[in-house]
Amino acid sequence: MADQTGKLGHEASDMTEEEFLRTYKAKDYPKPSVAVDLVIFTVVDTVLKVLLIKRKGHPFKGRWAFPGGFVFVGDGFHNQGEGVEMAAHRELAEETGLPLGCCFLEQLYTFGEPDRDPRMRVITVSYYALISPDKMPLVKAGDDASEARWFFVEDLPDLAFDHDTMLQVALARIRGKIDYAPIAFELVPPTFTVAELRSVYEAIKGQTYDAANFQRRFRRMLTDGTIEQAEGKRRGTGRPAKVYRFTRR
Amino acid sequence: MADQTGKLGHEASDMTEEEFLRTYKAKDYPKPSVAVDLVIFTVVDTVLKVLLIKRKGHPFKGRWAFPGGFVFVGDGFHNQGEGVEMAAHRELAEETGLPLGCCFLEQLYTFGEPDRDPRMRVITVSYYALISPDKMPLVKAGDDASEARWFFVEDLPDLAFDHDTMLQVALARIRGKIDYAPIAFELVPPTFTVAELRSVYEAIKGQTYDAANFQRRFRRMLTDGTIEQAEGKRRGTGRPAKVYRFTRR
DNA sequence: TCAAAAGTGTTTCTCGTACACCCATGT
DNA sequence: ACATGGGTGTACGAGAAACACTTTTGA
Repeated sequence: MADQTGKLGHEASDMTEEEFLRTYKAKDYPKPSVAVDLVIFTVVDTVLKVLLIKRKGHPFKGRWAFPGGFVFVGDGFHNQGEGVEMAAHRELAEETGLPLGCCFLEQLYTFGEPDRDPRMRVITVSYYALISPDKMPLVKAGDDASEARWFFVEDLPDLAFDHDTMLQVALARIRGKIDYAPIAFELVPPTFTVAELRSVYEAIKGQTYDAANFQRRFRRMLTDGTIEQAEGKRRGTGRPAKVYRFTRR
Repeated sequence: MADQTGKLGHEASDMTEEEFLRTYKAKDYPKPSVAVDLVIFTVVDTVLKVLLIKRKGHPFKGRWAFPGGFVFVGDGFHNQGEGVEMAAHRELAEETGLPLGCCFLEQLYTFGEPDRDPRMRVITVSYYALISPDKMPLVKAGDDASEARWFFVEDLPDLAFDHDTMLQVALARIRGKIDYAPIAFELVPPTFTVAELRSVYEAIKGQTYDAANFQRRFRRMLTDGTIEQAEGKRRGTGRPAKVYRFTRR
C-alpha cells in the first residue's frame, strides 16, 4: 500500500499516530485518473448481447465503446469520495436507467498500461454486469435515435481504447464462471423454464447443449435445493413447460 | 473510459482529433493515489507461506503487511510513466532481490473503498506471485534482523489495512485456479517428482491427496504432453523417484 | 529384514455425452 | 394426425475416490 518502503512518504517513526495524521498532508506526486468501465451483458432470443455507447468527443470520436466514467474522489483527506464498486453501480444505473444495485455486478480486471488514453494517464477498473431480459424494457437503449445500443457479441464494430481486449476478458470470465457459479440465473426472469436456462448457457458458451442431458443437470440442481419448482406452466408452441425459481442458496 | 458522457471533459465535437489533442490539458479534478500490493506465495516443506514486511511508519506502524508501493505516473501527458503490471514486477524484484520478470505474477483484485488509508484516497491493485523454492535462497527475507519474513499462511499476525481480505481473495484464487491451470509448476523446482508436486497441491488446498490417485492424474499430464520425464532420479529416504519437467504447452 | 516412499491394479461411483423414445399441447 | 418442443430411459466412457498390493531403496 502506501509508503511501506518510506520512499514516497516522509519518515514518521518518532511520532504517535495521532500526531502523524494531524500533520500529514498528501504530497503532490503525480496521480492517475481512475475510471470504471462496464461490460453489460444480456441474453435476448438465445443471443448474447452487450451494451455499447457511441463516443461524442475525442479521442475515438464516433467510435463505439463500453459505458464508463471517472471515480469520484473527494478532496482526498476530509472526504474520500465514493468507492470504485459504488462508482460502477452508479454508472450502471445512469447508463441503463435501472435502480441502483438491482443487477449483478462483478469486478473484472484493471487496465493500467500507459498511453491507453492519449490525453492523460488513466487507469480503468472494468466490471461486468448481467441484466435479465425482464429488466431489458426499462433500459434506455435500443431506439436507434439514442447513442446507446445493444450489439450481438459475435458482430461488434471496432471498439475504442483497449475495449476489444476488455470484451475478451469479460467473455472468458463468464464462459468459465458459468460452469461453477450460478451466474446464469442472473440472465433469466425470476421464474424460468429449463429451455430458457439452457438458451442462456448456449448463448454464453456459443455451443448447443443436448436438451435431455441438460434436464438431468437441472434435476440435480433441483435436488440440491439450488432451484425449486414455481407455480404455473409456461405455454409455448409445444408442450407446456414447468416453471422454476432460483433459491439463492 | 474518460468522458464518454461529456461530464468531465470539455465538449470537443467540432474539433479534429489533432486540434483536440493539441489544445487538451488534463483538468485538475481530484485524483486518487494508485498503489500495487503483492501477495507472494511459496511452498516450503509442504507448507504454504507468504512474505510480509513490517511497517516502519504510520499508519499501522509496526504491523505486518504485504509489500507494495505506488505506481509511477509521469507528468501525465508527455510521459505517462510505468504500467500497473510493470509496477508490480518492479516491486516484486525490489522486495525479493530476484531479477525482474522471473516469477509468475497475476493480477488479483482492485481494492478501491474510501478510507482504506486514513491519509488519503488510495486505490490498490493487488497481485499475487508464486516463487519456486529453488529461488527462495536468493530472497532477502528470512533472517530475523530483516523487516521482511515468510509466514505460514495458517498462522498470520494481524495485518495492516484490508490486507486480511486481500489474503483471502488470493487464497481463493490459487485454490480455485490450481484445479484448471498449471500454476502448481510455478511452486516447484525446474525438475520435480510426483511427490513434490503433490505436496504443493496439499499445501495450497489444505488437504491430503491419495498418492496413488495423484500418480494417475500425473500420468495423464504425461500423455497430454503437459510434462515430460527428465534425466536422473531423486534419492530420498525411500525408493528413488523419477524426475519430471514441465513443458510449457 | 524391516521401514519408508514410489508406483501399479482393481473396483466402485459419479458425471458428461449420445441417442432412442414417450408425453402433452396447438393447429 | 402431426409437428413442436418437454421430458424420461439406457448405454458407454472418463475420471475421482478408496484401498490392497508390489517395487526399490536406506538403515
